[in-house]
Amino acid sequence: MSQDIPKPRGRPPSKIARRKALAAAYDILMADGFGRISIDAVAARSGVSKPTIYRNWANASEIAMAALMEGHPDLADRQHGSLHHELNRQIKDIVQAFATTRGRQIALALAAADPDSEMTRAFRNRIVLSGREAGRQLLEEAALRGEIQEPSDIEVMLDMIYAPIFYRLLVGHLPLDTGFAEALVAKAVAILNPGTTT
Amino acid sequence: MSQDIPKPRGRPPSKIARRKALAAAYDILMADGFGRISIDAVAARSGVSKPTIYRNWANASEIAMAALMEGHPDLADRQHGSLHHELNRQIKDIVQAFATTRGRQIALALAAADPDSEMTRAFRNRIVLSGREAGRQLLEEAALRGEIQEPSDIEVMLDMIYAPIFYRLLVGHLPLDTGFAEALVAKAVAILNPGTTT
Amino acid sequence: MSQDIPKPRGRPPSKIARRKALAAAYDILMADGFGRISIDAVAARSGVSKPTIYRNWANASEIAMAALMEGHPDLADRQHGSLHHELNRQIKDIVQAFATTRGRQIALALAAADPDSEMTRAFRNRIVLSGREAGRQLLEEAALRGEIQEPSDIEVMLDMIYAPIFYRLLVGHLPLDTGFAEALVAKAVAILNPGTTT
Amino acid sequence: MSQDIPKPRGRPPSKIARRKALAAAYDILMADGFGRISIDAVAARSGVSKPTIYRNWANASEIAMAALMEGHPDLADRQHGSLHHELNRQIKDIVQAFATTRGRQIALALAAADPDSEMTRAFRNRIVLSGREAGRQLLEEAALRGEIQEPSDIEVMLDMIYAPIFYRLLVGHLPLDTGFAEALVAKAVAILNPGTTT
DNA sequence: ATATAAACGAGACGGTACGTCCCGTCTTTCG
DNA sequence: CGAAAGACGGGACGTACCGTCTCGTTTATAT
Repeated sequence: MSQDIPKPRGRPPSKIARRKALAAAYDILMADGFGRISIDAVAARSGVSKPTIYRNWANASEIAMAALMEGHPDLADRQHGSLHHELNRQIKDIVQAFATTRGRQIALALAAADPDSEMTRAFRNRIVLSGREAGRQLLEEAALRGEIQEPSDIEVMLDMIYAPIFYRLLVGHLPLDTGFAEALVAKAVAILNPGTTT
Repeated sequence: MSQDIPKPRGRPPSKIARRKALAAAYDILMADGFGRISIDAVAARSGVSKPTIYRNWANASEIAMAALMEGHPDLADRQHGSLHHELNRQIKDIVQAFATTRGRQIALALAAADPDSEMTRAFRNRIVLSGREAGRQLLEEAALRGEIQEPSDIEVMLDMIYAPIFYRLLVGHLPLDTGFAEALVAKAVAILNPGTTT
Repeated sequence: MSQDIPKPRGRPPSKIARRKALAAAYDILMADGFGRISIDAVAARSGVSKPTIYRNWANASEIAMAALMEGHPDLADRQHGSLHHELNRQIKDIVQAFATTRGRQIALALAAADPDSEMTRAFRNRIVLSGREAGRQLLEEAALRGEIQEPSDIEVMLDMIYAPIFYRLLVGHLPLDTGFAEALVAKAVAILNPGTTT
Repeated sequence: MSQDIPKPRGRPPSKIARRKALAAAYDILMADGFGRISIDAVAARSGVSKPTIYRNWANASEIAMAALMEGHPDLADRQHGSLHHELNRQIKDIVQAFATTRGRQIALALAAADPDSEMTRAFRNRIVLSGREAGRQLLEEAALRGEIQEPSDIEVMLDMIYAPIFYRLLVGHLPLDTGFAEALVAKAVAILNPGTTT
C-alpha cells in the first residue's frame, strides 16, 4: 500500500548539491572546528548556493549534525562472548571513535543544537545514544543467559557506563583513552555481577 | 607575608562597571539563554561600554562563565553521616542546582568555551568539578572510617557518579530529578560497598 | 555596436537603497558638515544597512563625494559673447556655487580624500576641474576668433584663474564674492589680452 | 614691546613634555601622514600623558598644526634684485618646501582644522599666508622703485600668484615643480609689468 | 512540442554582532 | 599640586554571518 503522492511537477532537488554541501561542511568541521562552520563558509567551499542549503537544513548546526551523521560508523555489530568481553570491545570502540577531532565536534554540535529540533533528536539517537542502546541489548542478553541478574534501574546503569565518555570529552579533566575504557567496564561489570570484587 | 606589589599607578578598574556587566550578563542568560548572549547586548543592558567589557573579558563566553560563577552555591559543606547518606544529600543538591535554567546555561557555556582558556579552566574547576572533588573527600573519609574499602580507580568511580548528571542535562534523553539522584547514589554505593545487593 | 555583456545573474543592486543613502549623506553634509559624516550616521539616517553602504562606497569620504556629485549643476553651458563677458559669467557662477555650505564641503571632501582613489579622480574631474576645462574651451575659442593670442602655458594660466576660488574657500583669508570674481576675470583678461591696461 | 601679563601663580607647565609631544606628533605626520595622527598615538609615542596633551592642545588637528609650525623655514629673507628675480626665487622656495610629504600634511591639516580656532588662524598666517605677505612686500617695494605700477586689486593679484601652488598640491591634476614655478612667475610679472609680451 | 513548475546559482538586502580604535573625561598615585 | 598612568562612557570603524529576497537559468513533468 504505497503512498499515493502525485509525482512532483518541477525540477527535483539536486542530490549532487546536497552531497557537495555535506562534504564541504564535514571538511570545515575537521579542519576548523564546529565554531567556524557557517552557511556562508559551506556555500563558498561547496559551490552550492545559500538558498539551496537553506532548503535542506535550517541552520549551521543542522548541516553540521547532518555531516557528522553521514558515514557514521555503526558500532552495533554484536557478536558472542561474555558480557565483560563484549562490553569492553564496544566501549573501547566508542572511546576510540570519540577521542578524535570528530568526537569533539560531535559533542559541540550536540551542545549547541536547538534541543527541540527534529534533526537534533535524530542526531542524538543516531550518534550519542546508539552506543547506549546497543549496551542495553548486551545487558538484556546477558541477563537472559543468566550471566547477570536482571539489573534494576537499567537506565541509570546505562548512564553510568556511557556518560563518563561524553563527560571526559567535554570537560577534559582527564584523558579519554583505552585504560579509562577498561577501568570503566570493570566497574560496570562489578555492579552488574556483584559476586566479583572490584 | 604580604606580596610586595607596588601600588598600581593609574585609575583603578571600576568594580561597579564589572558588577553591572556581570549582572546584565546573568540576566540575559536567564531570560534568553546562552545562545543569545553577546557583548553588544551586555553593553546595552548594563550601560557599561564595550571596550570596558573587553578589558575584563575576552569574549561573550567568558563573561557568561564569569556571570555563572558569581554567587555560585558552594555545595561542599560536609557534615557527618554514612557515606550513603552524605552522598545522597550532595548529589540531590547538585541535581537540584543543575535542573534549572541556570544549570542548562552552565552546560552550554562549558561546551562552547575555548578549552584552552584560563577562564574555562577556572569555570570547570569551580562549577563542574567542585562537586566531584567534594565527592572524592566523602569517599576518602568513608575509607578511613572503614565504611568502604579504599576504592581502586577512584577517578573512574567519580566520573561514573558525576558524569550522568551532566549527561542527562546535555543530552536530555531522560529527566534530571530526585528519583534519578537516588538511584544513582544507590548504584554507586553498591560498587563501593560490594556486600550489599543491588 | 552594442557591448555584449551577459546579463548579470543575481539580484540587482537596489537603486532605491543607493538613492536613500546618498540623500542621507547629502543631508548630513549640509546639516553637520563633512567632519561629521560617518557610515554609521548615514546608515541610521537612511535606513540602509551598513554592509549595503560598504558595497557601494569604500568609506565615508567616498559617499560624501558621491553625494556632492549627484545633482551637481553643470556650469558648462556656453554661449556667444566676448571672452571677458563669457569668462565673467562663468566665474561668477562658480563663485556663487562654491560660496555656500555645499562649496565648503566640496573643498573639505577633496582635501580629505584618498588621492589615489578612483572616486576621488572622478570627483576632482567632475567638480573641481570641470569649470577649469570649460575655461580652457573659452580661451581656445577666443584665440580662434582672434580675440586673444594663443596663450602660452595655458595650464598655468588656467590655474591662475581657477585656483584662487578654491584658495579663498579653503584658506578663508578673504571673502569669496562677486567683486572678487570680477577682479579675478579682469586680471586674467589683462594677461591674455596685453593691449589693455590693468 | 613686552606684554604686561601678571606672572602666573602655580608650577609652570613642563616645556619638556610639550617638546616631546610635538616631536612625536611631527614624527607621526612624516611617517604615517595626517590621517593617522591621534592623541592616543602621540601619547604612546612621546610618553607624555593624554591629559597633559589636552592641557596644551584642543585636539589632534591642533597638535598637528603646532608640530608643523615648529621649525618652519622662514621664507621671508628678502634680498635686492629685480622683482622677477626675487619673486622667482621665493616662489621656487615655496614650491620646493610644499612639494614634499610635509607640504601635503600642511594642506591636509589646514583643510581639516576648525576654521574658527585660534590655532588655525595662527597656522594659516604663519604657514600658508606668510609667503603671500612676503610677496606683497616684494610688489610694494617694486612699485616704490618704479619697476612696476602700483597694482590695483593687489589682494586678487596675490591670490593669483600663491593660490596655484596650493591648488596643485591639493587637487593634484598637474605636477608641482620648478618649471611650474617659473611659468607662474612669468605670468604674474606680465600682468604687473604690462609692457612685456607674454 | 510546449507550457508550467520547481529547484538551481548568483548575489544584494536589512540586520546583528563582532573586536578595535580613538575620543575626551575622570580618578588615582607619584614626584 | 601638576604630571603620569590608566580606566571610563561613547561612538565609529570595517568585517563576518545571518536568513531572506529577487533575479535569470536549468531541468523535469504535464499538457
